Amino acid sequence: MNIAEIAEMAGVSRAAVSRYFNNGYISEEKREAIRKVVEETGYRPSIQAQMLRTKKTRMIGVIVPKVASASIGRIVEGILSVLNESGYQMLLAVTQNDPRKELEYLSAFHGKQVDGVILAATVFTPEHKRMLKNSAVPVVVVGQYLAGQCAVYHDDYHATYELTKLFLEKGRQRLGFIGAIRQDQAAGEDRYRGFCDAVQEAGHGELADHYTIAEFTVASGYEKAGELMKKYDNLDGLICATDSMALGAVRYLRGHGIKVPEQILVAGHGDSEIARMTIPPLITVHYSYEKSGEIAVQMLMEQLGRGESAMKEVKLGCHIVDPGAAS
Amino acid sequence: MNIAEIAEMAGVSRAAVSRYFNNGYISEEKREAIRKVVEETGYRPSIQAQMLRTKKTRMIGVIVPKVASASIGRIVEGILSVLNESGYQMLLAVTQNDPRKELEYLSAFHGKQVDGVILAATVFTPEHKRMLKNSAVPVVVVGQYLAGQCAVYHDDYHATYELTKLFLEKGRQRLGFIGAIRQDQAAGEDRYRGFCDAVQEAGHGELADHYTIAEFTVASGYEKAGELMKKYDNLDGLICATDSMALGAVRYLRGHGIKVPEQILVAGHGDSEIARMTIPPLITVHYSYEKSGEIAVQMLMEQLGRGESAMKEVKLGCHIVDPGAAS
DNA sequence: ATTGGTTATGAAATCGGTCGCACTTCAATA
DNA sequence: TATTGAAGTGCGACCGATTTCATAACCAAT
Repeated sequence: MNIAEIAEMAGVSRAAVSRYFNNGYISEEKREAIRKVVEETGYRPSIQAQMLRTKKTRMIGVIVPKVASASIGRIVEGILSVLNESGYQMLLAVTQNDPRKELEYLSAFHGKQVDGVILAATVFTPEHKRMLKNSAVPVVVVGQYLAGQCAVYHDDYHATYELTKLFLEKGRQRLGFIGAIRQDQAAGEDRYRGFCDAVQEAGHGELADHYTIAEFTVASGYEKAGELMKKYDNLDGLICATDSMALGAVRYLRGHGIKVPEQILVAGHGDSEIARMTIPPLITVHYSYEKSGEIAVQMLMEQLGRGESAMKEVKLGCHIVDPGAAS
Repeated sequence: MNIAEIAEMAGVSRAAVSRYFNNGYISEEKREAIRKVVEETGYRPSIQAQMLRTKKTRMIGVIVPKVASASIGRIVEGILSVLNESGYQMLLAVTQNDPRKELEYLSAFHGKQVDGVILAATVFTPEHKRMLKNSAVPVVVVGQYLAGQCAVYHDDYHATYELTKLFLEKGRQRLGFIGAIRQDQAAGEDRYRGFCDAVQEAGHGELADHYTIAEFTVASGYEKAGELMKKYDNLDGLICATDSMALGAVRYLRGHGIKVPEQILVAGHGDSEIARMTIPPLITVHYSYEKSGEIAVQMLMEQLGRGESAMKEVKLGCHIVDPGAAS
């Protein structure tokens, strides 16, 4: 079934059939004749042929480090919800945190395979930036700020800053911090800086040293909490860069006879389901992950429509979730 | 940059350039000449044109109910890991548990947009089956058995059967069960049947009534545990169809002064990260989600290669994870 | 009567590849 | 020496749509 056969069956030209599907000029009679034939045959225009001819794929590429993760999963769902309203499809690539794969997919995608790209990376190398600069298709970065690029991200700095101030207000004076690698701009660098600045302002600059780096897992949080406790045994508050780390920390502390939150108050980031698993639930920071995915798509769509996007960056606010505050 | 320009620059025919990229006969000199031009220009064949001509898209469509879920996320990662080894791309569609969307995507995909489809549905309607029957492209169902279809799934029945027997062996005599909707073949029907048969064989058929249905959330598990406890107040064991439900149940029980696991032993299914969150960790069942994704792709690839697949169904075993067994 | 704008139409070019086919060359086999 | 066949080559058709263009019909305004 191709357009020529349909045209012949309906007694019109191929162009007329094309117009039928693309809202071109067409008389009522022909429209009806074509409609009938299309219905009978179940004909659908070949997407591949359309892509070739129009040079639009109606697909966007999404590159993420992993997908079996609460935060990224939610970003992807946000992306998809807006995307298929617009009749676009999503080509998903997972890099497993391998920067080489990231570049590989980026180049594959911007070789006109898709109309646009959404990139959720963690660490940006100069190579990344170069590639983004001369990309043939628009790219939106999600999850962190990147100079000169369209990006949607959260205000990680202020989130952790406020969280730390909250701890201080609650009278916790001896804070510790379990962070992510500093190359990770959002989860690593910004959150730690928020912590540092808050303790600094409160006149407790020395607390910035109560700091260690963990991976994004419960096990790593457990281990690093142990290391931190051995070094600084009189902590009364612990802020972690992610909920998983925080969970691991709680397990370590309780496993070693330390009362949480009475002796040590613990907080994470992410407002994930697991943050609500402890009793009482963790203090955490809520991120609008779905929203950031949705906005990323909107920015992309704007660029696909007109040449330029009105928004170049969108910074989303976070809010602290403190289950104890209700009581 | 198209193949004709490259051919001209290299002083060869278009066909030669095509052969260069597709390992056809080509002399060493021409190969070198083309290689040079390709390198200089950075030329890459148009994927759209290739698709149109060869009628192969090198994409497979994946339809899932949601993506921000531990189990499905892991299936998707399994799929992707095998997929891009084979140089295929993944088109991801999320249905949000809407059977209408499921059919919509199925029809969009099998309208030759992709070379194959992997479908992770929950509930199969007759409409689904009809659509699968006359699909233009091969489909592999993942997560549940479906007569006459290529499928990869877990042995849910025996998993819950064994789990229930374990509870009985541990001396738990008054069991309850929180299940999923029965239309969900794997998580709903099979797991409940495993429970029923196990208690039946143990001469406790009446326990099959200690049964209620919850949704796939912690909140629903919490609520339904409450309902169950009010109806049957002397339970000493509770088996839940998923870890989320089990977590909710634990929270309810502990929130009402019931000791877990001393008074009531609780188990879930899924071996998810959250199952390890409670102290002590939940009893749960390990599913090889990544593996099922990988196998689904392999089955698809076999069908894409030769016409038929050797494997028509693959049933994966599960094993019980009992953290208490170590002590 | 002429001009001009809008609607309607199909022939033909185009997008950028692959593939069937016919042809040549040259070494191996009978 | 004749025959085979594998390697190497390019022409031209083809995949299935969209889009330009030339043309025509129709109606209103000059």
